[in-house]
Amino acid sequence: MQAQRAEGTKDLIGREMRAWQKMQAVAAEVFGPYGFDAIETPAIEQLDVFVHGIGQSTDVVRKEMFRVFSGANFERVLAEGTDAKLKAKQRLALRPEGTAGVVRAVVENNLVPQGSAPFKAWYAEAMFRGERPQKGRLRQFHQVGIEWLGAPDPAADAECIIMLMEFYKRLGFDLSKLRLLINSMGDPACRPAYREAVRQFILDHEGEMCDECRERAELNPLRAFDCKNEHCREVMQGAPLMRDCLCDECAEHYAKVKQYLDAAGITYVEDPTLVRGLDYYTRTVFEVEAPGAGVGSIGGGGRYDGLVELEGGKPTPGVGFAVGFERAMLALEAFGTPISVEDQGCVYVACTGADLRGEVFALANELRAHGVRTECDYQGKSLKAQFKQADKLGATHMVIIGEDELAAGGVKLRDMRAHDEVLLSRESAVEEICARL
RNA sequence: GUGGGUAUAGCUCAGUCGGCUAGAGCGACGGGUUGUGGUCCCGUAGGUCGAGGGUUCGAGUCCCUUUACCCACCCCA
Repeated sequence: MQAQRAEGTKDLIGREMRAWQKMQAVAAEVFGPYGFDAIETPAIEQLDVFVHGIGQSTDVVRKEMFRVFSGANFERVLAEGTDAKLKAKQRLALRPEGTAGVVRAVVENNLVPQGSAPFKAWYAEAMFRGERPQKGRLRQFHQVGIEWLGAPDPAADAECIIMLMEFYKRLGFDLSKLRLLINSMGDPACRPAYREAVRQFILDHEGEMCDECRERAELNPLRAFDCKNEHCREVMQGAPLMRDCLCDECAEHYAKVKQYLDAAGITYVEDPTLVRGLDYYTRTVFEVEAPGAGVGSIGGGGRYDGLVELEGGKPTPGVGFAVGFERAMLALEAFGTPISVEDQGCVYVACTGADLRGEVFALANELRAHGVRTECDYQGKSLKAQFKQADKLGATHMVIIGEDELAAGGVKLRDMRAHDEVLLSRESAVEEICARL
């Protein structure tokens, strides 16, 4: 049986790896000016970090999280079943999203002490969810995201969205082809009452809704807005909207966010039914869709003012977003503007016979010491074959070492695009080549 | 977790009603007078037909099992 990768995982090779690296480079360039530094948190956390942070009732926690056990603890769980008493540090999970882990790090390292400036960080990491893979959906996928802790100002919400759209633009998106949806989900002052109102609404229309929505009424009533069942959608059209139930503070916050977005010239669509599937969101939520690309949303985020407390820290506001790497790439391709990952050229050093192999070895090493990407033959190919290989490797220049050249005291340099050849003295060859690249 | 589809050369795929030595295009490699790439011409290599079992004189083709991948639902990035 041939070894095979785990279901829903992918190797990042060649162009795909370069695309991922490019996305990280763009992230550093776009988020840097806003004062964001890169951060990396562990891929495994204590299970409770996600359960408390993301929410017990969310699908992500209920059925999509990969649990992690040491071999010994796994044996215990197999033997004793769910009765196995594991300590908190023995109950681990692979991160299904980035926010909870960063917030945990912020709490644990006290990165937002009282009176300090906000903490700002961006990450580019693999996430893990145990779903059935399909287009734009992997079990291990990658996200670039930011987290901004300690900034209650609605300007922070707006700047997050501005950064997000700038990020898409720098990745090569035509922003007019994207749809930015925003909404406010209220806060602990107004959401519970709203949630209750929606719950009551669903119960009042119980007979007309699908089984799932009836379950949602108790578990997570707001999710009923996401139901794909056409009849449920119709019924939900009559449901109360958060926008009409916001408390004064939330209403003002939301209005300010929109004001800032307008001032920055950001195009957005208000979607009063936009409900993000993670419980920690408060007030502003947003999502970016790539209509027609067939990959759903390619990014989203929002404010999570209660999350730091849920992770055991002092009350600290937070806001952030995440962009899916694989989906963003699929969307760029669907729009006919794939991310540009230009191949890097190289210099190919060839020789006319095996007796000159040592000369190639020496020159190649010298060029590499000067930082020049240098290739040569390792298979004993003919000169003609070396030319063909150089072409495939994308060599912009070729150095030919042969009897004739050595007799004339040097090596030949060929510009592969211009088809020009010049004789260089061996002593000045490296310097000359560097100068001509 | 539920449903549908696919699996034949490195890649994309043909392969009829079960029947000769399983094909094509692209790619790879080599050559096109002894030292020069991309185009062109010629040639060469490469296949446990996903795996296991069954029916049959005979299976890439039919049946069963299994694995993987793709797509959709759910949910999400």
